[in-house]
Amino acid sequence: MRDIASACGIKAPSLYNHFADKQSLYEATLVSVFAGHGDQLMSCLQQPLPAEQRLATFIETLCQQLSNDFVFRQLFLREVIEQNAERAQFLAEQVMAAPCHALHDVFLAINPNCDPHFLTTSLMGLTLFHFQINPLRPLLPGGSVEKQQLSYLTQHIALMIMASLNR
Amino acid sequence: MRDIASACGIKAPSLYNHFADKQSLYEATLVSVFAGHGDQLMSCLQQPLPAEQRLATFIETLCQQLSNDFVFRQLFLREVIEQNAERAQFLAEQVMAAPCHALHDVFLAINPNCDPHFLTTSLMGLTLFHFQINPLRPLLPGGSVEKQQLSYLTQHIALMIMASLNR
DNA sequence: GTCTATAGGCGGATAGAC
DNA sequence: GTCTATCCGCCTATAGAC
Repeated sequence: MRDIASACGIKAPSLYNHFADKQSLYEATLVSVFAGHGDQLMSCLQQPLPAEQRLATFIETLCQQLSNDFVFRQLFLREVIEQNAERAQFLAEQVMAAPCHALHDVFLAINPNCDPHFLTTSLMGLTLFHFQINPLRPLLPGGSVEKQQLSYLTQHIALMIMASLNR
Repeated sequence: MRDIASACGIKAPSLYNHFADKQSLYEATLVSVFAGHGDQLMSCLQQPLPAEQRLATFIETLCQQLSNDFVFRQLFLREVIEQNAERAQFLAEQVMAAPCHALHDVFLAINPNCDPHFLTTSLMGLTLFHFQINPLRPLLPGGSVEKQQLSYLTQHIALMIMASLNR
């Protein structure tokens, strides 16, 4: 709370004029960070383009978001680890449901026999993990600086999803 | 420290007769938990079987480990989030390097033109995430109890890796 | 090796002046 | 709305008896 206040140019007790307690401040941050990204992802899927192209821009946008926004990635993973029942339900129903449904429609448009739920969660896992371990990548066997690049990872994740989707 | 001591049937200060401080205890836990799983994964890859079969049993074993051992999964994800440089280097070089190299050999035996590093990190991301979000799955669109099952997830993750490997 | 007692520090939150 | 001063509880770690 002291660090946050300092970043705002005020003292810690002044924060309590804006938020009831630390939890409220955290939850407001969560909503604020996730809402913007969710809206942007939704708009990718609603453009008047072929399903394959909408999927491609969706994956590209998601990769850009997770690559560029450290806070978004860290908050997302933090919630995945903590497994707080109340916040999990809020995130699933109020934040993720809409983009997930839209993404399912795109998956089914490309291949009506696919498993959209599995593909969606796979895409989340792949993107989150690949960008999160980028700092560790050069230390791992076969890792290199090129394989940290946004363009490289975006392309290979997209190919992996497509390979699974068209199977 | 109090909780850990309590679980051992002693009081918190007594822990300091076994570990220098909290950090040492945590690192010893990390080594203990990861070593066992790493050894088991290595042995999967060293059996006298065709590469495809060794890969299949590796994926199956990894899925079992992450599904059954909550502590292993939580510790793994925690380290991925924290990004502590010193511990990351230790994990990459002392724990993950050997199984990764062995897994690379198997991937290359199946398809010499594949990207073993990308496939390896993809497999880590897929398995970690899929089992971690299992509690959340019924709340997500298209999620159901069947899609939480170890056998279902193992099979679909294996198919996804194979589809990408044989592309 | 384990205990009790306690030091020392940190972090969330409140009181009350301005 | 912001500040200073401060409370209170929790946590790691140590001292020293047994």
